[in-house]
Amino acid sequence: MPGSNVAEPTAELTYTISELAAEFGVTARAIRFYEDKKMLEPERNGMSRVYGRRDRGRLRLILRGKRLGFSLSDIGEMLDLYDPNDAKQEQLKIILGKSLARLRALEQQRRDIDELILELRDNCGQISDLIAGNYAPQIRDP
Amino acid sequence: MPGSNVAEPTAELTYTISELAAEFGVTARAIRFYEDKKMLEPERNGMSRVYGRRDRGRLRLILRGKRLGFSLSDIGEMLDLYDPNDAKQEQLKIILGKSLARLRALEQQRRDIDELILELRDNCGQISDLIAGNYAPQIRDP
DNA sequence: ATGATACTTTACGTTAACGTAAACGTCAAT
DNA sequence: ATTGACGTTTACGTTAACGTAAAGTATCAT
Repeated sequence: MPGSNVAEPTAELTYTISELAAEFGVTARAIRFYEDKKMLEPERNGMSRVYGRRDRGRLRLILRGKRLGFSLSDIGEMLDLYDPNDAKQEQLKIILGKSLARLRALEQQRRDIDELILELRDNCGQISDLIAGNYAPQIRDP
Repeated sequence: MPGSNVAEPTAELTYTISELAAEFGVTARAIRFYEDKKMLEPERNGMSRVYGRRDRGRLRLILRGKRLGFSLSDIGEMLDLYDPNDAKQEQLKIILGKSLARLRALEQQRRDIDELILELRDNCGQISDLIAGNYAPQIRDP
Protein backbone atom coordinates (compact mmCIF):
# COMPACT_ATOMS: atom_id res chain seq x y z
CA MET A 1 0.00 0.00 0.00
CA PRO A 2 1.31 3.48 -0.81
CA GLY A 3 1.80 5.55 2.30
CA SER A 4 1.90 2.57 4.62
CA ASN A 5 5.62 2.89 5.10
CA VAL A 6 6.34 5.79 7.41
CA ALA A 7 10.01 5.82 6.57
CA GLU A 8 9.24 6.56 2.90
CA PRO A 9 8.12 10.20 2.56
CA THR A 10 6.28 10.50 -0.77
CA ALA A 11 7.88 8.05 -3.18
CA GLU A 12 9.10 10.98 -5.40
CA LEU A 13 7.86 10.75 -8.94
CA THR A 14 10.82 10.85 -11.30
CA TYR A 15 11.54 11.35 -14.98
CA THR A 16 14.12 10.20 -17.47
CA ILE A 17 15.86 12.72 -19.69
CA SER A 18 13.94 11.80 -22.81
CA GLU A 19 10.64 12.01 -20.97
CA LEU A 20 11.39 15.56 -20.00
CA ALA A 21 12.71 16.30 -23.48
CA ALA A 22 9.51 15.02 -25.03
CA GLU A 23 7.25 16.75 -22.54
CA PHE A 24 8.82 20.15 -23.03
CA GLY A 25 9.72 19.81 -26.67
CA VAL A 26 13.46 20.22 -26.31
CA THR A 27 16.39 17.89 -27.03
CA ALA A 28 18.20 15.85 -24.43
CA ARG A 29 21.31 17.69 -25.51
CA ALA A 30 19.79 20.96 -24.38
CA ILE A 31 18.85 19.52 -21.00
CA ARG A 32 22.35 18.21 -20.46
CA PHE A 33 23.63 21.58 -21.49
CA TYR A 34 21.59 23.26 -18.78
CA GLU A 35 23.07 20.84 -16.30
CA ASP A 36 26.51 21.78 -17.52
CA LYS A 37 25.58 25.35 -16.68
CA LYS A 38 24.63 24.29 -13.16
CA MET A 39 20.98 25.06 -13.72
CA LEU A 40 19.89 21.48 -13.10
CA GLU A 41 21.40 18.83 -10.89
CA PRO A 42 19.63 15.50 -11.35
CA GLU A 43 20.36 12.37 -9.34
CA ARG A 44 22.06 9.42 -10.95
CA ASN A 45 20.90 5.89 -11.19
CA GLY A 46 24.24 4.32 -12.04
CA MET A 47 25.07 6.19 -15.20
CA SER A 48 21.66 7.55 -16.12
CA ARG A 49 20.21 10.86 -14.99
CA VAL A 50 17.10 10.83 -12.84
CA TYR A 51 15.07 14.01 -12.61
CA GLY A 52 12.69 14.81 -9.76
CA ARG A 53 9.89 17.32 -9.23
CA ARG A 54 12.29 20.11 -8.44
CA ASP A 55 14.36 19.73 -11.60
CA ARG A 56 11.24 19.50 -13.66
CA GLY A 57 10.01 22.76 -12.20
CA ARG A 58 13.34 24.38 -12.86
CA LEU A 59 13.29 23.23 -16.46
CA ARG A 60 9.87 24.82 -16.88
CA LEU A 61 11.24 28.09 -15.56
CA ILE A 62 14.26 27.87 -17.81
CA LEU A 63 12.16 27.42 -20.91
CA ARG A 64 9.75 30.14 -19.93
CA GLY A 65 12.68 32.44 -19.42
CA LYS A 66 13.98 31.56 -22.84
CA ARG A 67 10.66 32.34 -24.48
CA LEU A 68 10.96 35.73 -22.87
CA GLY A 69 14.35 36.27 -24.42
CA PHE A 70 16.50 36.01 -21.32
CA SER A 71 20.00 34.61 -21.58
CA LEU A 72 20.82 31.41 -19.77
CA SER A 73 23.00 33.27 -17.31
CA ASP A 74 20.12 35.63 -16.60
CA ILE A 75 17.87 32.65 -16.08
CA GLY A 76 20.48 31.05 -13.89
CA GLU A 77 20.30 34.05 -11.60
CA MET A 78 16.54 33.98 -11.55
CA LEU A 79 16.60 30.33 -10.57
CA ASP A 80 18.81 31.12 -7.63
CA LEU A 81 16.33 33.77 -6.62
CA TYR A 82 13.70 31.11 -6.31
CA ASP A 83 15.20 29.05 -3.54
CA PRO A 84 16.86 31.06 -0.82
CA ASN A 85 17.49 27.69 0.82
CA ASP A 86 20.28 28.38 3.22
CA ALA A 87 20.95 32.04 2.88
CA LYS A 88 22.17 34.34 5.62
CA GLN A 89 20.61 37.68 6.38
CA GLU A 90 23.10 39.53 4.21
CA GLN A 91 22.60 37.15 1.28
CA LEU A 92 18.86 37.53 1.53
CA LYS A 93 19.05 41.27 1.08
CA ILE A 94 21.15 40.83 -2.03
CA ILE A 95 18.72 38.29 -3.40
CA LEU A 96 15.81 40.56 -2.68
CA GLY A 97 17.56 43.37 -4.49
CA LYS A 98 18.16 41.28 -7.56
CA SER A 99 14.61 40.02 -7.47
CA LEU A 100 13.26 43.53 -7.44
CA ALA A 101 15.52 44.45 -10.34
CA ARG A 102 14.15 41.48 -12.27
CA LEU A 103 10.66 42.63 -11.48
CA ARG A 104 11.37 46.05 -12.95
CA ALA A 105 12.75 44.46 -16.10
CA LEU A 106 9.75 42.22 -16.45
CA GLU A 107 7.33 45.07 -15.95
CA GLN A 108 9.14 47.08 -18.61
CA GLN A 109 8.90 44.08 -20.87
CA ARG A 110 5.19 43.90 -20.19
CA ARG A 111 4.78 47.48 -21.32
CA ASP A 112 6.79 46.75 -24.47
CA ILE A 113 4.55 43.84 -25.25
CA ASP A 114 1.38 45.75 -24.66
CA GLU A 115 2.49 48.50 -27.00
CA LEU A 116 3.48 46.02 -29.67
CA ILE A 117 0.18 44.22 -29.36
CA LEU A 118 -1.79 47.43 -29.67
CA GLU A 119 0.15 48.53 -32.72
CA LEU A 120 -0.14 45.13 -34.34
CA ARG A 121 -3.88 44.99 -33.66
CA ASP A 122 -4.35 48.41 -35.16
CA ASN A 123 -2.32 47.30 -38.13
CA CYS A 124 -4.38 44.18 -38.57
CA GLY A 125 -7.49 46.34 -38.58
CA GLN A 126 -6.11 48.52 -41.35
CA ILE A 127 -5.09 45.54 -43.41
CA SER A 128 -8.50 44.01 -42.99
CA ASP A 129 -10.01 47.26 -44.21
CA LEU A 130 -7.74 47.20 -47.23
CA ILE A 131 -8.77 43.65 -48.01
CA ALA A 132 -12.40 44.58 -47.52
CA GLY A 133 -11.98 46.95 -50.44
CA ASN A 134 -11.74 50.29 -48.67
CA TYR A 135 -9.49 52.88 -50.28
CA ALA A 136 -6.67 53.38 -47.80
CA PRO A 137 -7.05 56.44 -45.54
CA GLN A 138 -3.25 56.85 -45.11
CA ILE A 139 -3.43 58.59 -41.77
CA ARG A 140 0.01 58.78 -40.24
CA ASP A 141 0.75 61.09 -37.34
CA PRO A 142 3.98 60.77 -35.27
CA MET B 1 6.86 80.99 -42.39
CA PRO B 2 6.68 77.23 -42.16
CA GLY B 3 4.17 75.73 -44.55
CA SER B 4 4.20 78.77 -46.84
CA ASN B 5 6.03 76.82 -49.51
CA VAL B 6 3.61 74.38 -51.07
CA ALA B 7 6.35 72.51 -52.90
CA GLU B 8 8.12 71.65 -49.64
CA PRO B 9 6.06 69.11 -47.67
CA THR B 10 7.40 69.15 -44.11
CA ALA B 11 11.14 69.79 -44.30
CA GLU B 12 11.76 66.24 -42.90
CA LEU B 13 13.75 66.25 -39.70
CA THR B 14 16.76 63.99 -40.14
CA TYR B 15 19.36 62.26 -38.00
CA THR B 16 22.95 61.15 -38.35
CA ILE B 17 23.96 57.66 -37.41
CA SER B 18 25.68 58.64 -34.19
CA GLU B 19 22.70 60.73 -33.13
CA LEU B 20 20.48 57.72 -33.41
CA ALA B 21 23.10 55.55 -31.77
CA ALA B 22 23.30 57.91 -28.81
CA GLU B 23 19.54 58.38 -28.54
CA PHE B 24 18.81 54.66 -28.44
CA GLY B 25 21.92 53.55 -26.66
CA VAL B 26 23.28 51.28 -29.37
CA THR B 27 26.45 51.41 -31.46
CA ALA B 28 26.66 52.73 -35.00
CA ARG B 29 27.93 49.30 -35.93
CA ALA B 30 24.66 47.76 -34.85
CA ILE B 31 22.65 50.26 -36.86
CA ARG B 32 24.67 49.56 -39.98
CA PHE B 33 24.20 45.89 -39.30
CA TYR B 34 20.44 46.32 -39.33
CA GLU B 35 20.75 48.09 -42.65
CA ASP B 36 22.77 45.18 -43.95
CA LYS B 37 19.85 43.00 -42.99
CA LYS B 38 17.51 45.23 -45.01
CA MET B 39 15.70 46.46 -41.94
CA LEU B 40 16.67 50.08 -42.51
CA GLU B 41 17.33 51.97 -45.71
CA PRO B 42 18.56 55.48 -44.99
CA GLU B 43 19.21 58.10 -47.65
CA ARG B 44 22.73 59.16 -48.46
CA ASN B 45 24.24 62.59 -48.36
CA GLY B 46 27.27 61.82 -50.45
CA MET B 47 28.85 59.08 -48.45
CA SER B 48 27.11 59.57 -45.13
CA ARG B 49 23.84 58.01 -44.07
CA VAL B 50 20.87 60.24 -43.41
CA TYR B 51 18.00 58.83 -41.39
CA GLY B 52 14.47 60.17 -41.49
CA ARG B 53 11.40 59.80 -39.30
CA ARG B 54 10.52 56.46 -40.80
CA ASP B 55 13.89 54.85 -40.18
CA ARG B 56 13.92 56.22 -36.67
CA GLY B 57 10.55 54.61 -36.03
CA ARG B 58 11.76 51.36 -37.46
CA LEU B 59 14.82 51.40 -35.25
CA ARG B 60 12.57 51.86 -32.23
CA LEU B 61 10.57 48.82 -33.27
CA ILE B 62 13.70 46.80 -33.84
CA LEU B 63 15.05 47.51 -30.39
CA ARG B 64 11.72 46.91 -28.75
CA GLY B 65 11.56 43.58 -30.55
CA LYS B 66 15.01 42.74 -29.29
CA ARG B 67 14.09 43.51 -25.71
CA LEU B 68 11.30 41.02 -26.17
CA GLY B 69 13.74 38.37 -27.31
CA PHE B 70 12.80 38.18 -30.97
CA SER B 71 15.46 37.34 -33.52
CA LEU B 72 16.36 39.92 -36.10
CA SER B 73 14.77 37.87 -38.84
CA ASP B 74 11.58 37.71 -36.78
CA ILE B 75 11.72 41.43 -36.33
CA GLY B 76 12.37 41.86 -40.02
CA GLU B 77 9.11 40.10 -40.74
CA MET B 78 7.26 42.19 -38.22
CA LEU B 79 8.58 45.34 -39.82
CA ASP B 80 7.26 44.25 -43.15
CA LEU B 81 3.91 43.69 -41.53
CA TYR B 82 3.84 47.34 -40.60
CA ASP B 83 3.78 48.86 -44.03
CA PRO B 84 1.70 46.99 -46.55
CA ASN B 85 2.77 49.75 -48.92
CA ASP B 86 2.17 48.29 -52.33
CA ALA B 87 0.71 44.90 -51.68
CA LYS B 88 -1.80 43.13 -53.86
CA GLN B 89 -4.91 41.48 -52.52
CA GLU B 90 -3.22 38.12 -52.26
CA GLN B 91 -0.19 39.54 -50.46
CA LEU B 92 -2.43 41.34 -48.00
CA LYS B 93 -4.07 38.14 -46.90
CA ILE B 94 -0.69 36.55 -46.29
CA ILE B 95 0.44 39.57 -44.31
CA LEU B 96 -2.75 39.49 -42.29
CA GLY B 97 -2.17 35.84 -41.54
CA LYS B 98 1.36 36.42 -40.34
CA SER B 99 0.22 39.39 -38.30
CA LEU B 100 -2.37 37.31 -36.53
CA ALA B 101 0.23 34.62 -35.85
CA ARG B 102 2.48 37.26 -34.33
CA LEU B 103 -0.39 38.43 -32.19
CA ARG B 104 -0.91 34.95 -30.83
CA ALA B 105 2.79 34.67 -30.00
CA LEU B 106 2.78 38.01 -28.27
CA GLU B 107 -0.28 37.17 -26.26
CA GLN B 108 1.34 33.92 -25.17
CA GLN B 109 4.40 35.87 -24.20
CA ARG B 110 2.23 38.22 -22.18
CA ARG B 111 0.87 35.29 -20.23
CA ASP B 112 4.40 34.00 -19.62
CA ILE B 113 5.40 37.38 -18.29
CA ASP B 114 2.39 37.69 -16.05
CA GLU B 115 3.07 34.30 -14.53
CA LEU B 116 6.70 35.09 -13.95
CA ILE B 117 5.84 38.42 -12.38
CA LEU B 118 3.36 36.81 -10.04
CA GLU B 119 5.80 34.13 -8.96
CA LEU B 120 8.60 36.60 -8.48
CA ARG B 121 6.37 38.93 -6.46
CA ASP B 122 5.32 36.06 -4.27
CA ASN B 123 8.94 35.11 -3.87
CA CYS B 124 9.92 38.64 -2.95
CA GLY B 125 7.23 38.57 -0.30
CA GLN B 126 8.62 35.40 1.22
CA ILE B 127 12.15 36.72 1.21
CA SER B 128 10.99 39.91 2.86
CA ASP B 129 9.32 37.82 5.52
CA LEU B 130 12.53 35.90 6.07
CA ILE B 131 14.47 39.10 6.43
CA ALA B 132 11.82 40.45 8.79
CA GLY B 133 12.70 37.55 11.07
CA ASN B 134 9.78 35.18 10.54
CA TYR B 135 10.55 31.51 10.77
CA ALA B 136 10.00 30.19 7.22
CA PRO B 137 6.65 28.41 6.66
CA GLN B 138 8.12 26.14 3.94
CA ILE B 139 4.85 25.62 2.10
CA ARG B 140 5.45 23.97 -1.25
CA ASP B 141 2.63 22.36 -3.23
CA PRO B 142 3.04 21.33 -6.91
C1' DA C 1 48.12 71.94 -44.60
C1' DT C 2 47.49 69.62 -40.70
C1' DG C 3 45.26 67.49 -37.23
C1' DA C 4 40.98 66.35 -35.10
C1' DT C 5 36.62 64.53 -35.76
C1' DA C 6 33.01 61.87 -37.85
C1' DC C 7 31.89 59.01 -41.32
C1' DT C 8 32.77 54.99 -44.44
C1' DT C 9 33.92 49.85 -46.01
C1' DT C 10 36.16 45.37 -45.44
C1' DA C 11 37.15 41.69 -42.85
C1' DC C 12 38.25 38.86 -39.21
C1' DG C 13 37.13 37.76 -34.06
C1' DT C 14 33.85 36.53 -30.37
C1' DT C 15 30.11 34.67 -27.49
C1' DA C 16 25.96 32.06 -26.56
C1' DA C 17 23.35 28.12 -27.15
C1' DC C 18 23.10 24.49 -28.66
C1' DG C 19 23.64 20.68 -33.08
C1' DT C 20 25.90 16.80 -34.58
C1' DA C 21 29.02 13.09 -34.99
C1' DA C 22 31.91 9.50 -32.84
C1' DA C 23 32.55 6.06 -29.68
C1' DC C 24 31.08 3.63 -25.95
C1' DG C 25 27.96 1.38 -21.80
C1' DT C 26 23.58 -1.24 -20.46
C1' DC C 27 19.64 -3.74 -20.55
C1' DA C 28 15.65 -6.31 -22.76
C1' DA C 29 14.13 -8.98 -26.36
C1' DT C 30 14.93 -11.92 -30.15
C1' DA D 1 25.10 -13.25 -28.61
C1' DT D 2 23.53 -9.85 -31.30
C1' DT D 3 20.41 -6.27 -32.27
C1' DG D 4 18.02 -2.22 -30.98
C1' DA D 5 16.59 1.34 -27.93
C1' DC D 6 18.18 4.42 -24.76
C1' DG D 7 21.70 6.31 -22.10
C1' DT D 8 26.51 8.39 -21.60
C1' DT D 9 30.94 11.56 -22.59
C1' DT D 10 34.02 14.19 -25.58
C1' DA D 11 34.73 17.22 -28.96
C1' DC D 12 34.25 19.82 -32.92
C1' DG D 13 30.75 22.58 -35.94
C1' DT D 14 27.25 26.23 -36.53
C1' DT D 15 24.46 30.43 -36.38
C1' DA D 16 23.20 34.99 -34.79
C1' DA D 17 24.46 39.41 -33.62
C1' DC D 18 27.34 42.07 -33.29
C1' DG D 19 32.69 43.79 -31.60
C1' DT D 20 36.86 45.41 -33.13
C1' DA D 21 40.72 46.55 -35.80
C1' DA D 22 42.53 48.40 -40.24
C1' DA D 23 42.54 51.59 -43.66
C1' DG D 24 40.54 55.11 -46.29
C1' DT D 25 37.42 59.62 -47.17
C1' DA D 26 35.25 64.17 -46.08
C1' DT D 27 34.82 68.28 -43.30
C1' DC D 28 35.99 71.66 -40.18
C1' DA D 29 39.07 74.42 -37.28
C1' DT D 30 43.43 75.99 -36.35
